[in-house]
Amino acid sequence: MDTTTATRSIVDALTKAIVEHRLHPGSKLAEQKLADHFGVSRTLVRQALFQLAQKRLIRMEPARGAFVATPSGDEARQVFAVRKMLEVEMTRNFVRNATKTQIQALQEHVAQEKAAVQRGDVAGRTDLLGDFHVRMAELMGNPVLGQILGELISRCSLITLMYQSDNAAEHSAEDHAAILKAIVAKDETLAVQLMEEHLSNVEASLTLDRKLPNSDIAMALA
Amino acid sequence: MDTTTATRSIVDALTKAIVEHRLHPGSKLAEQKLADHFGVSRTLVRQALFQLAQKRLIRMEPARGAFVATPSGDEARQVFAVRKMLEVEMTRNFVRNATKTQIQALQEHVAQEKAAVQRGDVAGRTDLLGDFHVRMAELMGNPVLGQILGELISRCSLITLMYQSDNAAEHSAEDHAAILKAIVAKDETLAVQLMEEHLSNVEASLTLDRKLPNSDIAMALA
DNA sequence: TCTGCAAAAAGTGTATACAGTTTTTGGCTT
DNA sequence: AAGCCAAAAACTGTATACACTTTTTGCAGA
Repeated sequence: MDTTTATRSIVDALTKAIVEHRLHPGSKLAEQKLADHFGVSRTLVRQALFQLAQKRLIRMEPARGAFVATPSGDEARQVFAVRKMLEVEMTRNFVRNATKTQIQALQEHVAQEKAAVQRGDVAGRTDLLGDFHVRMAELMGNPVLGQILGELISRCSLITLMYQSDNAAEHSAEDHAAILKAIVAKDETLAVQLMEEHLSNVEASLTLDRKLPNSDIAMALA
Repeated sequence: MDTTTATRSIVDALTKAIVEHRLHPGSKLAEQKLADHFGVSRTLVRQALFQLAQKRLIRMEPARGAFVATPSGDEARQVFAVRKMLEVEMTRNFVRNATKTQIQALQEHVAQEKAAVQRGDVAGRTDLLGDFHVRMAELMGNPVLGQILGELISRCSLITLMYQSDNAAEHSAEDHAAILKAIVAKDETLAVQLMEEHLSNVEASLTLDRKLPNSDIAMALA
């Protein structure tokens, strides 16, 4: 197996566990325990941990180990500020250049969101709500933008997932639908405005400064 | 020495060598040679290489090793597109919120740029021209933005450094001065427009599709 | 001389060993 | 019973060993 694949699957599994909040912010990630769980040596686990640290999903303290990141309120606001910069312009370009096929793809995505919200599928809903933004970036034919946005969004999810209520999620889905409607109408100004408001809404729905109990690695990854 | 420090210094040394173009795109980075050069084991070198791969400064091919990245023209255009999105908004915010001290800091920076260009200091000039953008991001009190921009810029430099002529460099310094002037005058529209044009200029000055000879690791890092 | 192939050399991918640090444990003192 | 210190356990950080893959080398045949 090539080196990337083994490490990659560990990164993906841990990313998923963190983003889906099965591993709580602050939890210790002991290398040997992870190695045992994945059936590999610490070497590969360490590689994965370093990559996660670079993506800011975990933090590593010298000689003390790796912990799931606990982004501060300040950091969250900074991340949202950057997202606004990127997504406002992305929306603008999208209105100008999107093809019918691309718009249709987004419409299907929003329909899926609605379905997930209505059937109370929390995990799927959260995935889809974040993916909406990544999907737009990808449709624009700019993978560089897509990757950066993807990382910002998973970084955000450490916070939003913690505090986003069902109401907020439902509201997000509606926001997405409204944005899409403006895009279909080729109303650039409105689409951009709605996107900015949407991100502000999400940010505003965050209430920081809570504590959560630690989780058990084996249970979270099972 | 804590783990970060050793690996970090290798990452920094290699980043500098790549960005300053002492290691040419496509060059092989053999682990043992690097380990010998830095006086550490392959373990630490590999950690550093993985981090550089994530920053897209190198690419790693399974079982074949690490090579200095050779970003395509497409990728370059995508990176510039993202930079525009970020830096246009950054400039707007800067005009609105910058303090006198912050503006003064930028003015000093531009003065340094001019000095470097005039005395023909290629390495220093290149450093400063890229730093102008990172500096603005940092002054805005948004380290998240600063880090993302920093990575995009070093990624760009793999290309710009290859093709940016002396004329283009001089032109960049002038662009920076003009942008700053508009900021001082609190002319938001003009500042934003100049920043966008500046980035377009840099992008337009690129002529892709060249080949360069490989370099020797020991010489490049000496 | 050029091509093809096999052996050797070099290099990557993963596991393990070991030194040094941090955390836990358990008993001793107050 | 609570607090503190020392020994033990657990864990991280780095080096090394070894299997497997790729590249190079060198020779045989055309």
